Amino acid sequence: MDLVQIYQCFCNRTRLRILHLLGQSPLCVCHFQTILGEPQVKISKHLAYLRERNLVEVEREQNWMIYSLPKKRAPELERNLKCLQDCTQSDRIFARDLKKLVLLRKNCCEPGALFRKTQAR
Amino acid sequence: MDLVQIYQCFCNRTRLRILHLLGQSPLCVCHFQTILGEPQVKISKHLAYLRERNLVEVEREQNWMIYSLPKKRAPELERNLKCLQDCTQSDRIFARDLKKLVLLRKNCCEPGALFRKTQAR
DNA sequence: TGTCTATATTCCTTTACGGGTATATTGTTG
DNA sequence: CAACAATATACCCGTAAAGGAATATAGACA
Repeated sequence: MDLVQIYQCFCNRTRLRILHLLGQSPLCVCHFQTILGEPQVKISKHLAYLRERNLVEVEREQNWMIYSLPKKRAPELERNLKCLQDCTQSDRIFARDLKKLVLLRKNCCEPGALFRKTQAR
Repeated sequence: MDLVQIYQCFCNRTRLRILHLLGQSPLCVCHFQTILGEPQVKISKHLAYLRERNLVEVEREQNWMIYSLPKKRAPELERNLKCLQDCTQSDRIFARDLKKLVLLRKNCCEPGALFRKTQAR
């Protein structure tokens, strides 16, 4: 996996927030919308960008598309995802995203496949 | 220091090679030219890009401009520079750059300020 | 002062990105 | 099959990035 490509995926705030959240659990598009507070198109396009570069994987669950970090990750990717998690610890926005994710977990029961597995860190 | 900005600096191969080399020691523009085999304009412009975003510092030594990683680095930057060094271990191009740097160190005596200090890993 | 060396900057062109609006696709359910 | 929900894609626009060619700058030195 190409290092430059990894950083290209990382170099946009929306994508970075998406990847950060995926470090916690797989999520579907509407959850990203809720948590990030960004329009559907924007989310969807960034997810497509990440998908094309193999930074995320998708799985359909009825009407929902569930995005997750790839099950198998190149060492460079793994390292950088870890580094990202470390770097986001102290950041306001990322922390707020995490909080919102926790709330979602509690209050949201659909789609069923969500929050089954936890990955990365 | 903004994470996104760090990744924006990282997301170009030339800049990544520059940062990787600076992990070893400060260097001047002509050395980057030699090691990377890229034209002066290209190197110079990427260095300007990095300089404007505080990813590198410059110091003049007579006719030479000596670039180095900042003496004081934000934790995010420090982490990512470390991660970069880890990720480049296994890569052909980065390894070749390092070899060339070692050769340069042996055969090059100007400018005098070079190779004094070694930083970051 | 003129010349040389090392480096920076300007100008130009092409291409990729980022975001918005509108529309399409796919699966679900009545 | 129609209507709906979730998501994706097409199209458009403005802007930033990347690279090349030519030119400018700044210090060293004769």
